[in-house]
Amino acid sequence: MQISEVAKEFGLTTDTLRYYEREGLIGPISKGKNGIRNYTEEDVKRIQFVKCMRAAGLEISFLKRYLQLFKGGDKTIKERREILVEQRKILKEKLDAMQEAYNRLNYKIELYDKNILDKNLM
Amino acid sequence: MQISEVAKEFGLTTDTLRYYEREGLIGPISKGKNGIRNYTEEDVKRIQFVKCMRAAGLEISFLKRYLQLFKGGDKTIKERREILVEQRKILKEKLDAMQEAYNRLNYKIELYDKNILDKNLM
DNA sequence: TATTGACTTAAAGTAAACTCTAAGTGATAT
DNA sequence: ATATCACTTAGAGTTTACTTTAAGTCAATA
Repeated sequence: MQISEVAKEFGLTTDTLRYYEREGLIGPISKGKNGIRNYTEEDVKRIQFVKCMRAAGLEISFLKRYLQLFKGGDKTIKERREILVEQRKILKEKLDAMQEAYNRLNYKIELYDKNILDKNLM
Repeated sequence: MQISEVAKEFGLTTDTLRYYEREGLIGPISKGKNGIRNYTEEDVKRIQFVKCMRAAGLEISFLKRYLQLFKGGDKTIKERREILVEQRKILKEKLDAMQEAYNRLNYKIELYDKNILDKNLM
């Protein structure tokens, strides 16, 4: 699979894909004799994972670390699990904060709908 | 209330509070003859709202716009409602993406716990 | 009285995550 | 054969949201 196809599939730019590779979140992607990247099914699955985690706000540095550990083999399993748990905790906290904001926005919109705006409460 | 007290109450720095004011998300905060800010209950409520929305990732530019509209009075009610609905939609999409990532992390951690790691699926 | 601590300003600096630019290669369509 | 298009690289530039710096005021305490 070529870079533009992968980019299209995931709604990323080719710049972003090369950037992720440069940063070590994915790949290195193997290249043909012309130097053009050829993405395997494996690579695509990884990108899907990265896309999902980035969409949730997980940091590049975490994804980079995770791939490094993965490449380190079985001896890194314990640490990999630990950082997953850590990221899950961070994500949970963000989720809760966002749920709170969502509820608040909902409530505010309801007030607008019912025309019961308190002028003192933006 | 002084800036440091407000900062402490919301876990923000005084720098951030002045920055928010400069950007027009809050205030302008009235100042004593010595030039020192004195935050009213009103101001504090606004900061609470801003804090909540920022924690959910809503952009500074939206919060700024919203305050501007609010200051514009009743004739801005329609537009205010519209941008709230728009932000709610954006927030909902992020929430869903985050929930998906959360579920995925959970599943992955389960696999680690059960020692059934597929070496091909980072 | 001197120094400590909280406050003030404008403006420069930083971090994260892209995004764009410039210069170039190589295959294909006219 | 020449132009177009997708690809390549290294490196510079951009955006968002702060954060720090430098220089200064003012009140209170040792």
